[in-house]
Amino acid sequence: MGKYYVTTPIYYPSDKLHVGHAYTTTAADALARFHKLLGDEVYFLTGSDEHGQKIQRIAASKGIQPKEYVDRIVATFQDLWRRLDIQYDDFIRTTEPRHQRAVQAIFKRLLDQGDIYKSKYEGWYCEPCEAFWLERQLEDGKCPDCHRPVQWVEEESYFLRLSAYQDRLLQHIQAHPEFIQPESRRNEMIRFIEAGLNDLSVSRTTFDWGIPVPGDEKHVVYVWIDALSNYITALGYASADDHLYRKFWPADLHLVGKEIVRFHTIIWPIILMALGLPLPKQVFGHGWLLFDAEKMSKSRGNVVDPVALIEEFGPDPLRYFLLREVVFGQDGNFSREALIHRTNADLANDLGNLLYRSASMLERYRDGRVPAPGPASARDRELMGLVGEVKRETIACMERLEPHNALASIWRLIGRANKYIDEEAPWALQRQGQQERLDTVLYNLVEVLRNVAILVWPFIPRTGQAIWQRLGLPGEILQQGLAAVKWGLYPPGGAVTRGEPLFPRIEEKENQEKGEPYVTMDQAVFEKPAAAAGTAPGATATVPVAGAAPEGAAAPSPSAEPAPDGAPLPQITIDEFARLDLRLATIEEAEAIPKADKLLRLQVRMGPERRQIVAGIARHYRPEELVGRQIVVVANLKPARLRGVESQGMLLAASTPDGEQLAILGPDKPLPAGCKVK
RNA sequence: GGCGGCGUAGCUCAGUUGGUCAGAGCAUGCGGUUCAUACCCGCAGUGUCGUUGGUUCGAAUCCAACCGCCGCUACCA
Repeated sequence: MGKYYVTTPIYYPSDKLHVGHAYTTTAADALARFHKLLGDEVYFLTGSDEHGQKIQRIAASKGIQPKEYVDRIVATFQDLWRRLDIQYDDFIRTTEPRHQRAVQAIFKRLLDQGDIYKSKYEGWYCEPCEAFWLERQLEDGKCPDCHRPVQWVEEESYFLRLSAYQDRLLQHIQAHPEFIQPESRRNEMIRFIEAGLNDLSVSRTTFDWGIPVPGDEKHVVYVWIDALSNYITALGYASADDHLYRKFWPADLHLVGKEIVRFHTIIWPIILMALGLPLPKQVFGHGWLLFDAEKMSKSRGNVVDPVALIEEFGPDPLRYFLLREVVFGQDGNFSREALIHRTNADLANDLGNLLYRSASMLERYRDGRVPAPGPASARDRELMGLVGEVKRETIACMERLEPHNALASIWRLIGRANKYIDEEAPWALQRQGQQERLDTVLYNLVEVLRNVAILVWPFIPRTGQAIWQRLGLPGEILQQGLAAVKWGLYPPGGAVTRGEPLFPRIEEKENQEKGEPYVTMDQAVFEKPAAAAGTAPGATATVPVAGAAPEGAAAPSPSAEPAPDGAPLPQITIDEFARLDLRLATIEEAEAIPKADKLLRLQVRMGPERRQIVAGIARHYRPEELVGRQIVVVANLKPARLRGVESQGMLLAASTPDGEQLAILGPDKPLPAGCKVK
């Protein structure tokens, strides 16, 4: 019996939440509830990360204040959690004064002690290449890539000294194998750190929807310190009342999606080390839910709305599916068919029907009154023993963060009880007048169900409580605790009511669709970190920790680091623009390049000339759909070899900062290939 | 390209340190039962354990190569 502090990421209110968010939060809720049953003092935190340029932009586009916008969206978050029966202890919003004050205190302290320093994001910048270079990397003072002139760029930013803590962090990770889980994520992080950490830009001047940097209000605190620190600011760290902090920190578990493991196992621990605070005991990166693209979306908005699912199926079928179907830590598939199948097979047939048939016999044979049991047979004792065994297994599984296995174990007991009915055949006992044996069997069934109700409650609380009430038991399961999972506690004489089936069977569709390509849902947290991680450009000899600005407002580290998409560039003259030879071209052939997941080889016609161009658009276009299209090509770009394939020019395309969406540019009506673009 | 991992019944996957390890669930087929939501219970499978070579008395389990897939990273004109 101890304390248990579990957190989810704080979600970004740029849009409604999808099933992926519900997955994380449901798992955290199940863990929190389970530890409550264990008798731990539990604190379960979730919340919202509400600052950043993206929010500012969305609000502006709607003509409202950012705060007004996030208030609206966050209300939908909280509504979803209510519908899912998420029992959190606190919901932290980064726009709350309690959080802002604490973040400023944290920032100031790190600044005062030198872990944060003000510097410039500066370097030699090659516009065409959108790349930063170190002095020594330049060739003849020019871009080593394209040999064009570079320019000196600088912008002010605050930096956190990740580099200073790299060794300590590595030692901690190596000394605590449980710190990062699953194992594969841990290994990835170790390798990442070993490659070397760059100091991290932790402020922005390019937008102002954020917490001002104390003493330098041109800057706002960027997402890293703003969002990650919620795990302690919510507990009152650095405030007048920090009793929760003292009681619950360090966290027992930060539950996160695998795409943000890096931020939670590198940046966050280093912030804590710099503050002299203990590190969380464990960061667990669970897998993603993959969606059937075809079923779920017509175009790209493949969002599965959890509210709609809950309205259709109820919270418990969704919770059960999420926790049972997917191996925690690995990716899993979500589909409507699978959800329906799980609900029918496990919930309706096995569990729901067990209650229904048991209650039915009690009503029929004993007027709904639970009789006192007679002497136990060998089979009875086996059933009793299984309760204890399943209880032990369930506890062990939950300690290992394997809710899917915990549920599988509980269902062993349910299955055994169904079989027990068959073996004992109460209807035969009734016919034969074996009343004492019938009493015993009926009592045993009730007793299994009572134990199951408790065991199942952390996962599907509404169902657990419903069974409890059907069995005529008073009070709340929460008050029972796992101590009540023990044979023989049902008081004979109780009144059981059959009622309606717990889970009506859902019509399964005849036409089962084959496995269409699945699309990964981005479990956006902290301003789309998944995309950030994927696109973080590393300078030649450096490895940025999280250099990419998820929302396109990056201030990279002081050394060489390419500019991310969306960063404002210095002005140029019309003459400089005129140096670009942009041409219209017609795609005549297109094919994938082997072993290059993003590259396509295009043969394009530009007037009399035909060229080969390599383009990084394979994730967005199929070769066959490109043939015949007209595109814009930078015709005077120095040729380069990509994956050994020569590219004689560059195709123009627009893409979102996260790289998830990309569109090729072309003329809005056909023109002869080779036309000049200006 | 670098690093890491994975490829086991139709599907999803278990298989510690090599010797009942060839398994579970789902799906399928057959049988039973009637308390029950066409439910529940029983039985039956099928598998060259990715491929090819090694080590060994013996390998799904160790080694090598190859094929395919995935993750991180890089690249992404």
